[in-house]
Amino acid sequence: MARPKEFNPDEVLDKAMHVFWHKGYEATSMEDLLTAMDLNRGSLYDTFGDKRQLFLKVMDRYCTTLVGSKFSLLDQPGPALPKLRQFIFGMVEGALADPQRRGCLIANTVMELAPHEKDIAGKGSQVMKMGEDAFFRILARAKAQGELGPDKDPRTLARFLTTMMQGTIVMIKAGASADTVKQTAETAFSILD
Amino acid sequence: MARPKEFNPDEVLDKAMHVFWHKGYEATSMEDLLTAMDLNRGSLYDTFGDKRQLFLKVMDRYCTTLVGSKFSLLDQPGPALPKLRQFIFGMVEGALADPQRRGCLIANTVMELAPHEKDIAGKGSQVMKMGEDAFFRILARAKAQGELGPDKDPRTLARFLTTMMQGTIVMIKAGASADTVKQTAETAFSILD
DNA sequence: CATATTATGGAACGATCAGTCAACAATAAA
DNA sequence: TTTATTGTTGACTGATCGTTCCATAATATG
Repeated sequence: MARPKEFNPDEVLDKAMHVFWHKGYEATSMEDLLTAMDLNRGSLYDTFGDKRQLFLKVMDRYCTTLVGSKFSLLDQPGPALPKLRQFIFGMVEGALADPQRRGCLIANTVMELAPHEKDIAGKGSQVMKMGEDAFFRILARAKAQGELGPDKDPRTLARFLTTMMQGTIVMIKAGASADTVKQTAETAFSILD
Repeated sequence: MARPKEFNPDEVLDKAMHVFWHKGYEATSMEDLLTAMDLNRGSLYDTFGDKRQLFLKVMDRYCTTLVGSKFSLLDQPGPALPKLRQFIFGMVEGALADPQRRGCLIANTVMELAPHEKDIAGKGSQVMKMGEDAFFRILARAKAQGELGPDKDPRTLARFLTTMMQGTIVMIKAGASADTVKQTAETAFSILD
C-alpha cells in the first residue's frame, strides 16, 4: 500500500556491491553509494539502514548471487574431481577477467576489517568456512568414488585448497600475470594426484 | 644546528607502523597516529609529510626491520630446504603468535588499497615480487645442491610458495586455528618432496 | 474524493577528517 | 650574548564524513 518504491532494491544493492568491491568498506563514502545507486539519502537509509547494515546486506547478496550459486554446483552428483577443477579454474579465470582486478569481496573484507571490525570481518570468516566445507564434501565424495587416493585426507585438502584460493586472490590483486596465476593454480591442484 | 628533535624518528615510526598494521590505512586517523606516536601535528607533518607519505615510510620500515632481515637469511650458504622450511614456519608461527592476528602489513595493504590506490598498493606488490625472488634463489640453489628433484621448477615453486604464504595470512586473519594453519602449511610444503 | 501510508528529495546537523599556521621555545653558531 | 635556525604546541581551517529530519509527492484504501 501507499507510494511504491521507484527503484528495485536488489538492483541498487548490486550497484552498492560493485562500489564496495572496488574501493573497500572505509574508502567508500555514502556519497559514492548514493551516486552509484542513484538514490537520495532518505530512500537509502529507509531501505537499507546505515552504512554498516548496507554493507552486511551487500555481503549477503554477494554470497547469494556470486558465490553460493557456484559452490552449490559442487554438490551435484557425478565425477567429483573434474567438477572441483572446473570450479577452481572458473573462479581464477573470473577474477582474472575483471579488468579492475577487484579480487573477492569476502577476502577483501576480511583483510581490510580484521581484526579491528570483528563483526563484519567475522561474517566474512563464516563464508570462508562454508567454502571450506563445500570443498570438504566434494573431496570426501571424490575419495568415496575412488577418484582420490585412500591416503588423502579430505579435510586437510579442503583447507589447503581454501588457503590456496585466498592466496590466489591476493596475487591477482597484487597484479600477477594471468599466466603465472593459472600455472600456480595448476601446481596447487596437482597435490590431489 | 638549531633545536634538536625531542623524539627518535625511527621509534615513532614503529609506533605508527603498529597502528596502521592494526587498523589499515583508511581506518587510521591522524589523531590515532598522533596519540600513538605521542607527537604534535607540526612535528609529524614536518618530519614525515602527510598521511600517505608517512604510510609509505612505514611500509619501508616494515620491510627493513621485519621482512628484509628474515628474507636475507635465505641467501646464506648451507642446506637450502631446511632453511626455507624454517623461514616459512617461522613466519607462520610469528603471525599466529600475534594476539591481534594482524597478518602482514604488506598483504593487508595490497588487499585494502588495490585497485583504487594504485601507488601504495603497487609498492606492496613490489615487495611481494622481492619475496618471490628470494624463494626462487633458494629453490634454485636447492636444486643445484641436489636437495630438490630435477623435475621441479624453482620459479613455479617460488610462485606457489608465495601464493600459499599470502593465503595463509588471509586464513590467519580470518581466525583459523593455529593447528589447522600449521597443518595446511605442512601440506603445502610437502609439494617440494 | 478523502485519508492514511509510504517514498522522495534535499537541506541541515554535529562530528571528524587531513592539513596549515603562527606564536613560542630551545639549541647552535657567531 | 646576540642571532639564526629548527622544533614544539595547539588553535584553527575548510572539506567531508555519516546521519537525521521534514516538507512534499505519490499511491492504496475506504
